[in-house]
Amino acid sequence: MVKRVSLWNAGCPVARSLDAIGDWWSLLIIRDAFDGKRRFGEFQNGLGISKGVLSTRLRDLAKRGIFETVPASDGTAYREYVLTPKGRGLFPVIVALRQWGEDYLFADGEARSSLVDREKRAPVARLEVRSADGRSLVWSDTQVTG
Amino acid sequence: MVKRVSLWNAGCPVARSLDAIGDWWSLLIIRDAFDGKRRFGEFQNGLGISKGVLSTRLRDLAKRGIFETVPASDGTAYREYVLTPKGRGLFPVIVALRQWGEDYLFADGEARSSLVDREKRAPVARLEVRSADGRSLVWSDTQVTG
DNA sequence: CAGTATCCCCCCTGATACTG
DNA sequence: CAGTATCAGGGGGGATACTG
Repeated sequence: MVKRVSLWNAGCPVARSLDAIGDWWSLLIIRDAFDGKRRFGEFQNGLGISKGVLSTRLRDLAKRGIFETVPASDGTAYREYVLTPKGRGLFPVIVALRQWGEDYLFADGEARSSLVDREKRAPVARLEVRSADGRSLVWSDTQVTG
Repeated sequence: MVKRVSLWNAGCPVARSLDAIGDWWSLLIIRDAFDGKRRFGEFQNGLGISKGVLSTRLRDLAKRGIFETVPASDGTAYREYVLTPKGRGLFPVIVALRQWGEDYLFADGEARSSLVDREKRAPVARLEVRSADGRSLVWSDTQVTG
């Protein structure tokens, strides 16, 4: 999000990714999008983000080709925000973040999903990272939200 | 990094993860740590971050159990910062970020690794995300940096 | 409901200087 | 080299009000 110093030109893919979505809100918005949210209000209510900030983020993310806007599916005059293929490409990032959080940030037995209805539509996925020799480094179940 | 509004208590693992490492510098510092950097100066030179900010970040990350400090290996009176198991657990996050950046943020033929020596020690890994039915959603080679 | 426009303030960030 | 302390500025973020 264009901090004072941008590492965009560093040529490091990690830095560039962070430049695009490495701020507090963007990944949370994208997470909600993966969870099926499409409307301005849905994002706003779920996140408790102010309208101004959400508006800016959505526009910025659209400019970067992560979201695209489409006419509202219910016939109203509003827009809906849906992930582009590039945006959906962030799925592994969300999954990795979620997995780490589950593994290291919760006390045993603590509830893990107050934000969304787990039954609904959150994609279920398994993430794996292997070293060059094929040895599995990570392997576990996960869901995007909750 | 304790923004005004913390979603820590939301119970969403993604939000908690972001609360812990979701700021501009933390993941870059962690990326460098995966690349073998251990000293204050190594981080500072590589990132172009100010001393004050780096100092704060390092202390904060240590407080969160992501880094631990050990006596300098060269006998000097300084500390070195090494990732804890919890910190190393962020490997998939870095990998996912890197993969996405490579896939969507570079023009064809553009150089991808000005920050580090690819030959050296950057861990090579493959990341995979599968849907519940075992269908592979993502599969490609990657390195942490550069 | 879906935004946009304003205002204001906090604090993150960077620069500089100082200590061991 | 490895930090800590202090200071100044700038922009992100929230709140509120307003429009269609």
